[in-house]
Amino acid sequence: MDTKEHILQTALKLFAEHGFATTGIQEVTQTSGIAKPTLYYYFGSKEGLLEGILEKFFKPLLDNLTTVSNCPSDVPGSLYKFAETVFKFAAENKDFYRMLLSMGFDPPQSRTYLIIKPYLEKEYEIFESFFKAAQQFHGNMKDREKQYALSFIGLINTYISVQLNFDLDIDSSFVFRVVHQYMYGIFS
Amino acid sequence: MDTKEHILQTALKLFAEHGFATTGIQEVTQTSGIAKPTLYYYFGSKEGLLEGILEKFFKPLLDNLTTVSNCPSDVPGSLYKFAETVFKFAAENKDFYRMLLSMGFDPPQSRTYLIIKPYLEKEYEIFESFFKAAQQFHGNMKDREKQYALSFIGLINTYISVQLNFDLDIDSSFVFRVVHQYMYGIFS
DNA sequence: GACTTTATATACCGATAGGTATATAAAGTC
DNA sequence: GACTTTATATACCTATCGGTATATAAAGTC
Repeated sequence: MDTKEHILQTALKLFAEHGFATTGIQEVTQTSGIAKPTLYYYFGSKEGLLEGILEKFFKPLLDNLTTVSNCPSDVPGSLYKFAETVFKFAAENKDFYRMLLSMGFDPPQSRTYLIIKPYLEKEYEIFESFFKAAQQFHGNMKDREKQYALSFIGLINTYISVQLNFDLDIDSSFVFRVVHQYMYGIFS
Repeated sequence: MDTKEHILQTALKLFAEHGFATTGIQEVTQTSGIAKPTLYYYFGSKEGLLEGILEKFFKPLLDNLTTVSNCPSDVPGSLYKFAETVFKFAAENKDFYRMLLSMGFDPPQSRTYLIIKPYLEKEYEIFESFFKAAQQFHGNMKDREKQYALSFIGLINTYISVQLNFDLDIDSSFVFRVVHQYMYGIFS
């Protein structure tokens, strides 16, 4: 049994269920069945534990999104793949995504937000670059890459939030509808 | 000087800046320049303080949204008024809206989420009823009132979140663009 | 003027927060 | 086999948490 990994998974579950701030280190160690210094041996601090979680989960998602982003000539296809990637990731890592959504709306000055900020910015950059590159193939997007990147991430996270809270699952037709709504609005 | 109101405002500011869980009652009373039992005299508990804040700020917003919702024959006009109402409210109550956004993504089982949940549900219902009523005037919406209500609120909150964090201000053309994007997508 | 209600302060409570000093057992290294 | 590194446990630290018992001063009520 990999103790470090076990602690990390236990902590993630508790953070997702009760929130980072309201989950004590004591609760993590007790639930993990280990002693407190063991946790501090591996992660150094409560924030170090959070960084360990982010490093493990967020990096792979960013890598996948980067891969998808390299085809700006096909906007509809790429958006569909983006959405599919994130929906799938969220479904496979529910605890992590729940924690992520929660922290993504923490006060901008809070310690927790400062820790996830670089990851969120990287995610945003991937989408912004994509929409910027897409403009050379899609004339009528008018320098609105910032607006489109933000609202696309926002729309996806809105739907994921609902899915997580009501334990729905997604199929490909759902992903299609979301992307379709994003591209063509509600009147089509 | 209204002591109760003064405590409430101070607490709201601290909750918005540092988060509810990470703001201590001690910090609230110290910043307010009052003693702890005074706070407990007015609000009973930390959660009571939160309820006081919600009661004061969220109710008026819901009232305004209800008023706007009574014209389902004019979808574009109504959506514009909805968006304008929420954007304006957020701009006038930045601390409250920051706190609201943050708590709206707290873990669904957490104490804080359970406290704001009824308010968020009421807000959602207003939009859902609107889209449902709008269908008798707007044929091609296909029983998707849930989807539309969710994504409309989500889109607006996405933009508000950015505005709050980067201290942008909104003008009517911005509101128009957001609603336009929602109705007709990004390709128009 | 006696009595009640409203509002505020001093001083304290047990529980828990995040974190550590110290010891030690096991495992790898020479 | 001596030595170092890795990994874990006991017991403890100080600070702060949310909350309260008690006292009292002012203001309204009769």
